[in-house]
Amino acid sequence: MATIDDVAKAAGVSTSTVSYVLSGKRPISAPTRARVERAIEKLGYRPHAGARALASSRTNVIALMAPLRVGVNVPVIMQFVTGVVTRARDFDHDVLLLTQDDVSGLDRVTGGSMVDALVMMDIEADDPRVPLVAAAKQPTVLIGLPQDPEGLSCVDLDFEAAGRVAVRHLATSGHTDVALIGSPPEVLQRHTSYAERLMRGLRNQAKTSGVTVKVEACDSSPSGAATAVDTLLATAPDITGIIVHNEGALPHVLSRLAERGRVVGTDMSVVAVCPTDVALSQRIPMTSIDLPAEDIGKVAVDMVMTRLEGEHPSETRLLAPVLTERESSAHGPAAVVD
Amino acid sequence: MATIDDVAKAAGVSTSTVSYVLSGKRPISAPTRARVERAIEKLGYRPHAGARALASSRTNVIALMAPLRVGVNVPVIMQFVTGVVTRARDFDHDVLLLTQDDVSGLDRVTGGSMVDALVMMDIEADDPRVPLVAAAKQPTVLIGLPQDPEGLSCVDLDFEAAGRVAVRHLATSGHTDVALIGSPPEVLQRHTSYAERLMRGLRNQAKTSGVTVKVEACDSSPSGAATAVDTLLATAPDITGIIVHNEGALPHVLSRLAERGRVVGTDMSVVAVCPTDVALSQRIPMTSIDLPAEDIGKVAVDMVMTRLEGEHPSETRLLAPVLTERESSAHGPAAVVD
DNA sequence: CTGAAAGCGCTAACAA
DNA sequence: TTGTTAGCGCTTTCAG
Repeated sequence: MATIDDVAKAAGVSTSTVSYVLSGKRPISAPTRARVERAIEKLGYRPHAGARALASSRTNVIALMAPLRVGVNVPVIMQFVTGVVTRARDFDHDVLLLTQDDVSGLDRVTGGSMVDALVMMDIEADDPRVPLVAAAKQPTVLIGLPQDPEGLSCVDLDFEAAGRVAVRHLATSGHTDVALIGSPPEVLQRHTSYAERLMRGLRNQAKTSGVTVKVEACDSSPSGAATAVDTLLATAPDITGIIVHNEGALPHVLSRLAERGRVVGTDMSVVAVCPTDVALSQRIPMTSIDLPAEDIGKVAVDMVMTRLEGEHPSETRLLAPVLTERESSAHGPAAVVD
Repeated sequence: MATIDDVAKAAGVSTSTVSYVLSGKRPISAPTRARVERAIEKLGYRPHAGARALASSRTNVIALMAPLRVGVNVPVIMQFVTGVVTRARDFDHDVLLLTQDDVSGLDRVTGGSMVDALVMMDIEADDPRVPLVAAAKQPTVLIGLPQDPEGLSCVDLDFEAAGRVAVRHLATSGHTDVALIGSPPEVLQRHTSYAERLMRGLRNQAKTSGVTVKVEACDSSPSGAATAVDTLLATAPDITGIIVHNEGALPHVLSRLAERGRVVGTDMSVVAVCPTDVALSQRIPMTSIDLPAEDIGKVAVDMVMTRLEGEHPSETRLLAPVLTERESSAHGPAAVVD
């Protein structure tokens, strides 16, 4: 492999000139630049990442800690990942993939200066990783909210607002008894914060709007969904509106409702909280609150890069929920018909 | 951050001794080792990855080039990724995640010595990345087969054998007319090799076994699956056995068959080619040929590490298909009843 | 069994 | 606008 000295020699300049041509950190005359670039081209020169990292304390790599676990919806995770990877490239960074349960990996990559920054997904209320990143010298952005986000940078959909919006939508279109079919029990047990935040918004708005709300956890399997639907229909037969916050279970919930003779969009309104593509690939186009997973991944990278540029202030950014009406929701029993 | 010199000083030894304690590349007396380890512990010392890479030409990172694209089944992809990441950790390596379409990334990470080796997924018949990895100094293992695997290391399920096994299973249990519901059109258009290899095995065995075989590409959506099923039922009404090689479409195929009045496992035998967990999470436990995605990912890492250790010979490893009978397949019309 | 010291290839003062 | 050079923190000969 050619080194920077080879290039310098070939171009008849000093190594620092080559370095500065590459980094743009000081002005270079056009002819010099041209000669250097030609030499680089001719030799197929690539700066050695390790040498660069050693000299500059910059690796141009960010770590992404993503869950490869049960209970989470894999396609949605991948949307986050896609957002992170593509946006990182925009900043000329690559992505080192760590798994959730490899907590020691955090130490390894931060302590060993393998990365410039971190993005962590699937934050739990009392996440063991959070104290570690607080101690690390690399800036970190969490996708999700821990119990106490003090001094941390976080980004997520505003699930609490999403809960409110969903209930308000149903309430204002005349529904008086609604339900939530939520995350799988494992996710709840881990106190993954989005589930809890959604429920909080839901309940508050229910109180405000004067509607009843029943909550069912729901496994993502067909049978789990069937159980949830059956339970709801049995214990709360007056329900005319369902909010589904579980991408994996969504199709099965719709199937079960159909099997039980409920026509979604007519005698049962369903609002999903999920990525738009998921909402659109159901048997009926779903009224949904978008979970902009890829965007959130991108914002996470933007935030982490801002921190790298020197701006210190850690901030929490909650994206406002957007509800789009489609065919799965309609007026409820209490609707005022013109 | 503490450096190796700090540790050496604290332990009252030379830097090389610390280095050798860490690498184990030369014998160290017990007391010396103990002093060094205590110093490391006390200072919270972590070797600097860049410095190490520069001095040793080893990064302890492997690149994983994975598709983040349409047409592929995301959960299955993630099983491969999981296998790669976990096995890499067994070899004390981390994983840098590259995306398929970032072909320049290949150059960047190999030329820049960011990684020790590469694993590439989702290989197409005439994959543009293949010539590049052949030129790279880092060993590479492909998950999948290119047109010409000469001199390359590859690993995959033996899809051709899988095609044969599937047809043979149906033929020997009395089916005379079978069909394949295969990958989405996009995947076929890219000439992703597994799809073509499966079909080859299928057709050969069909000839040998004297059964007819009809092939339908199939979009992974509910409507795509419905169309495929409907087409099959209309154009080849004698079919009593279906092989499904499309994880995304599988549940919808089963739904459509049910809607069309076919009882899977009784008047229609279905054999799936998919990971076992997918086979087991359908409405009926599926007779299936396992796609051991996580294992394949692990084998890929094993192979790449072997190459790193110095053994040169590139090899292609095709895993033998294993068919497990479950409830979705039964005897066909030509079966000999005892 | 241990130390001394020469790089690995780059960046960023400092000098001109 | 360009060149010189001292490190960055580690590995690995070579010596002892």
